[in-house]
Amino acid sequence: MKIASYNVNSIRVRLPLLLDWLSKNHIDLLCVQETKVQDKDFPAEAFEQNGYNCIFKGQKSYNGVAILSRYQAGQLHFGFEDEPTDGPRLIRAQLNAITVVNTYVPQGVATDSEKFRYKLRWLERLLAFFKKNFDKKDPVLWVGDLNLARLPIDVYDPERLSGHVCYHPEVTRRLEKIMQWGFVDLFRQHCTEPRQYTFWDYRLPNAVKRHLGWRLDYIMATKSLADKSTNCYIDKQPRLADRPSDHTPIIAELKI
DNA sequence: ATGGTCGGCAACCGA
Repeated sequence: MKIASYNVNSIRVRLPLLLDWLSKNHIDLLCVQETKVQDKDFPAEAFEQNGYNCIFKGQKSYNGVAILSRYQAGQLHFGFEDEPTDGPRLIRAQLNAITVVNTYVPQGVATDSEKFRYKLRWLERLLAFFKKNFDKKDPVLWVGDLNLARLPIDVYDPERLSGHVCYHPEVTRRLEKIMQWGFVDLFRQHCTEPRQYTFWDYRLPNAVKRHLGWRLDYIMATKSLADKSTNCYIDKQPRLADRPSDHTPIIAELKI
């Protein structure tokens, strides 16, 4: 089973490229973020014609998450139970005997912004959500654009960028609490190399060539699932060709 | 050089 996560920055613009990439990489389950489309305009037919079931929750202009998979979905939940308005940032689905949680964590804008407080609260609510709904022995995949670099090797200049909203002690501390609850970072289980990024800011000239990147996209698994993981890697083609997204996909392979 | 460029959507906001 091949699982992937990709922040598409508009699923409608990325549609032809995405369909091509899905088939060439034999992806069974793709978690998508920043679809930037209302549900009534989601291009579900195009994916269905290629054998993928679509689960999605979006809104006008911003955010939006989707799960495209070769499996029939069981129970679905959108957003946190107590805050369904966060639907365009969190989808939980029962797929192939696994629970998949696809998240698009708030970016945070600036540390003095109310949106940064929202990001910190959001990560706290996510931990409460996992604790309330699952046992750490359950087969759970937590996938998505987490808008944070976990370790110093996950960002191009850890000294200078420490304190940035995506690499801030208050943020990484909250992530580690979620990890401690019961998640394994599948990429780091298979690869300890530095400079392995999934995001390059396209406002910086030649960011990919200059290795000015961040690892912001993750596939996390509870221990029982992580033990079945045979590989996890970042897509070879940075930014997927001529119409770039800031992000590139991350892929995990599981023996199930 | 706190810049730069995308995408949505129709003026700027978010990243």
